[in-house]
Amino acid sequence: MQKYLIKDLEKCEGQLVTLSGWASNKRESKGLVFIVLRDGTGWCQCVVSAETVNESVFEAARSVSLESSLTLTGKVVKDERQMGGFEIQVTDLATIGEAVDYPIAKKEHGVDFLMDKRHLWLRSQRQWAIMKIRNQIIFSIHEFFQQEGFVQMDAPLFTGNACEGTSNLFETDFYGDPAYLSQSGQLYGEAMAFAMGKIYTFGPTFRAEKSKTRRHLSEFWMIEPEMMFYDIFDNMDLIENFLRFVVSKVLANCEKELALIGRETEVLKNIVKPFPRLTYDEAVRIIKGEQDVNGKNSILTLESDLALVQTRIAEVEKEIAEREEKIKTPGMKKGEIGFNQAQIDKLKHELGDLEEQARNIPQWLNSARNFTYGSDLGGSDETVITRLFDVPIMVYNWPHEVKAFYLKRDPDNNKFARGVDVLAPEGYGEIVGGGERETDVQLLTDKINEHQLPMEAFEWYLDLRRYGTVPHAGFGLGLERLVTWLCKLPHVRESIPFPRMYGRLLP
RNA sequence: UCCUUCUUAGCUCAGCUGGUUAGAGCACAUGACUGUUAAUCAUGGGGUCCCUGGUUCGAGCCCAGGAGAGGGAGCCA
Repeated sequence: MQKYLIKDLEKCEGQLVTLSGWASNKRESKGLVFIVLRDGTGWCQCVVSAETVNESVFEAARSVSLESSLTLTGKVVKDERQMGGFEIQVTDLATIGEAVDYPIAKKEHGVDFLMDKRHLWLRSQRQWAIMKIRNQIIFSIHEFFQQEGFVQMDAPLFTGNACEGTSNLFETDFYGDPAYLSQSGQLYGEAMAFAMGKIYTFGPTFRAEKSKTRRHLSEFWMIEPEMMFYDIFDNMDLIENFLRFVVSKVLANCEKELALIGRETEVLKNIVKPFPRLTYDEAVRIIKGEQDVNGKNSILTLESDLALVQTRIAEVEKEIAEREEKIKTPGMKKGEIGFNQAQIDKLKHELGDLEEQARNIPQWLNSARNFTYGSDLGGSDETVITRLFDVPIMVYNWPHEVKAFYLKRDPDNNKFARGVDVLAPEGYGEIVGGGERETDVQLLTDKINEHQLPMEAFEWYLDLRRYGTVPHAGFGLGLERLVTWLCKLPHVRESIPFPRMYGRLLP
């Protein structure tokens, strides 16, 4: 018999089909077994009735354990109550591989446990949806650059030179010499762009930062376009068009997946609006609360956020106390106790998060109030400023001391470098860093010395300026940060199949 | 590197001021139930209370050191 996929069932109403997959859930009563089958393309409830199948098939259905693989045949019937709108009335069923004691249960788990079981966690609906969205984003990135005439290039992963200092590099042994895992393909991208005009790299990057925060990975995927004859403003135009393109494709093609993870799409639909472009000076004034945005003040907004958190803490504490009291009342049904217990667990988790926020926000307020002009924006500063906007913002013209050596000095004011950071809304912070590149050999040489980088490693890079230099610009986008924001995930670790981060090398 | 919260059954968590034999729900096993959506109900097997040392008549609880995890700062995409 011809094999079918769950995503195609709507075309098969009334037909007899054979499906293969895994049992993601099972419920049973006397003469009925409900198996929720997943096959990678979707989920579908399959009903096995003792009246319509023979005894051995019914016994096989009854003994199916969670995540056992199986093949079944049945009739496709419309049923509005089901996810996908259809169910299968099974006529035949056989187990392929039995799963004994599948560790991920049908309830909430802690992060550490789930990360240890990442290879199995990927099978769950939420993780599946995130990976589908990640796939769409990757595809759309290639689609955009290819249709804009960019040439994709692969930069080396072993490098002898550190482009932004050595402190965050993973050192490896390269035939007896030290080599570093790439932190950025940008310098090589520039060289390639002098040959091709417009290029983009798409590859892994490694940063040995001992960071344990919701936005850091030790291994992540970066997209780095580099364009000849572009200045910083052309660069910002491109970034804006690019992000708009990717977001619109995700909205158009991942409606189901976004709904599955509960991502409301209002903010994503805003992305058609122009992205505000702020200079560093303006951004600092906004962070310090000296300048309002659409009537919103950063400090006041943060203070009211803190007040909201504290109100919510009081509410949650009250509800927990009430439910705990309720459980104690005699004669309560076991099911009702269980329900209340589950609610209490959930509320306690929320309380933990809220208390964490209540600890963090005062620190952020402090950091925003006392922001010293001339320093880089910290993670909390980014959160503070992006909360005031409903679209990504671009901050450009940074004090040259805090930015990389290769950024071009602003010709109108040499205190500034022509770098640009794109900060995502909803508190997600930096997703893109880029800028116009320095073209002057002498200025570059000075900067390399200033950063105490080994000159001999950069001779080839200086050659790009010696032989026909032109204005050019580019940027780097962190794929996982984009996925995390578009899916509104609480942490980057869910945005990549197998995250590598401080303290996490398995599985 | 620093600050902060945490570690009790396979999982998620209770465990009061240090005091008898450490509990619940889920999962698992057996049984009941013909439409369930984390199904429900009954029964019952399951413990190195993270590790090491200390205080005490007595430690899951107190103290010291260590390990691991969550969140944040710095740094970054």
